[in-house]
Amino acid sequence: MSNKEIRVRFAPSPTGGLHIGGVRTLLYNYLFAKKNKGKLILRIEDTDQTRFVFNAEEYIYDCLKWCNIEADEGVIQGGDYGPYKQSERKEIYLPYALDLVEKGHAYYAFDTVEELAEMREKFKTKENPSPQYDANTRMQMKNSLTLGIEESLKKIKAGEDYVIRALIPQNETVIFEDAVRGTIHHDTNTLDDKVLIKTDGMPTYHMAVVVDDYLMKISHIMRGEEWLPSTPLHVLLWKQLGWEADLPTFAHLPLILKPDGNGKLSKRDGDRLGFPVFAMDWKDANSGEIVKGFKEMGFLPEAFLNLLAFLGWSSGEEREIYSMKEMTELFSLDRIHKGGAKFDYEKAKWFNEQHIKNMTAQELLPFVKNFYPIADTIKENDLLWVIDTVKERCQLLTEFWEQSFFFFEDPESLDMDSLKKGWNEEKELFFKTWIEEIKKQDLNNPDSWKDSFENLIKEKAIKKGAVMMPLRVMLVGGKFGPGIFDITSFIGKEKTMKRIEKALTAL
RNA sequence: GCCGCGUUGGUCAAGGGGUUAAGACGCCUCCCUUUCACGGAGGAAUCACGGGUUCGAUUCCCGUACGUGGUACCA
Repeated sequence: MSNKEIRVRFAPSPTGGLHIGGVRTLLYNYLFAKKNKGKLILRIEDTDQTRFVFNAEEYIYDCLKWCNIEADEGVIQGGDYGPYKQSERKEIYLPYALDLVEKGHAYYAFDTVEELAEMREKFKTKENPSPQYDANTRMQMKNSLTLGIEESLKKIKAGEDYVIRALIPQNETVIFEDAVRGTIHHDTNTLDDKVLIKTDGMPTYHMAVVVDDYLMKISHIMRGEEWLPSTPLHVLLWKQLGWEADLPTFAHLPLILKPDGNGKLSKRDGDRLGFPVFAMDWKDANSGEIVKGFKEMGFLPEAFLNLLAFLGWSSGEEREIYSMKEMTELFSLDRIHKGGAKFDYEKAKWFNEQHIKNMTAQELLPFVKNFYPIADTIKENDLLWVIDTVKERCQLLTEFWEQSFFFFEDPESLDMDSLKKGWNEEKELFFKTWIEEIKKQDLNNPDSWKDSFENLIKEKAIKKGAVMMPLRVMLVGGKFGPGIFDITSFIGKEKTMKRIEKALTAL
């Protein structure tokens, strides 16, 4: 095992967009592969069932691109053991299933959906509300065990629908190692005869992963904890197919839970609680509704990955803010937690804030531009300067515009309540006088503006605080924003006077 | 119901037989700033419970509770 190449894979669910749980799984796989100079194989499961009307592929690649890991050719790999789309692999699986039948580890079953429901109803008791297709029931069903193999083959030849089910052995204990949970024991008597090949000839997930992982020479399987209960089946299949020597290492990742109530975080929670749960905007193909993504909410990709990494893993250091490169160096399976983590949007934003702070205006520029409605009309140097002066007060990329629009546009509305508070003739006179002063003075930097303002304060013997706040509101519209004279200096005399006059008339 | 997995402040978590049980987010107080933030200094708040084992358990074992996942011709 030690000199075997590290090969991991990521198999996004075809049922929806790239949920943060999925991105985290992808991220861990990526970090692990990258750190160990291995390969990450993308295994796209595009089932052809009508209710999964979309194809995840394009979206996945967009997400990878945004996260800036799409071009990492050394790590992300198609290559050697394709094709990687499940639909293109359809014919691969049946022979293995037949092999299992031949060896007595699987059998044909002809029960219809109705008959299965009937069986479940019939065997249902208080103690066992969901009877399984297993040792207790299989001999009372329509399958090659009860019908005999010849009769069964005859039915198949006649074109009857059938599935292939695993024949789970009795009274055995499946034991396997999980890199995050240690040794797992599982009694085979609690397993059911899972369908391996469906009526339509397509494999179920169980059959598909086992065969694919073997064929693609996967060395480590990292996936969500929800797969833990079916892992014994997978291990059994590996053995029965004669591949035990190549059994990969499993690592089941803790679940990401809802911040409030209980349960796994779902896309509904995002709407309900006002935060994104998808990497990028995701349009539900059935309902047409759009679910917000981290990208569009104003997260930096690296911050997004950073915060995700720390939901279920920790570096062991006090530090929490890391670049991808640093995370790659530090990542290890044994520091993945066992317990589920509740998602905390406040902390998520804090991660983003920290990354923003650590970046230069130049680095931030391409990201901020996307959220700046008039970016094209602004000189790059001006924009860089603005980014630099407001980045300390932005948690999200969307806030750059909110925190700096007044450099370029007059505020549409003023916070009149703050303005009127304590307003009097003395103040009015002060501002009127100042406007006149401004005209005469040579003001070309924040300090000269400040001097001008403060000189007049001294002259009029007015309290600075009484007049600073109104000025701010006049210029930006409310009680927020960077240094007031940085603003006047940037927008210049004309706009400053105009905004003051406008406010004065409104008062 | 049954089976699996888990449980350190409100949240993310370090630690792991003897500690004043780190740190971060959030919250509160103060300082800075006559705005909002940033920053700085403090503060409140934690080992789910019960039994063992041990000189000593948050740490190891067993139960219980709670949570979570599975129990589909979904992944």
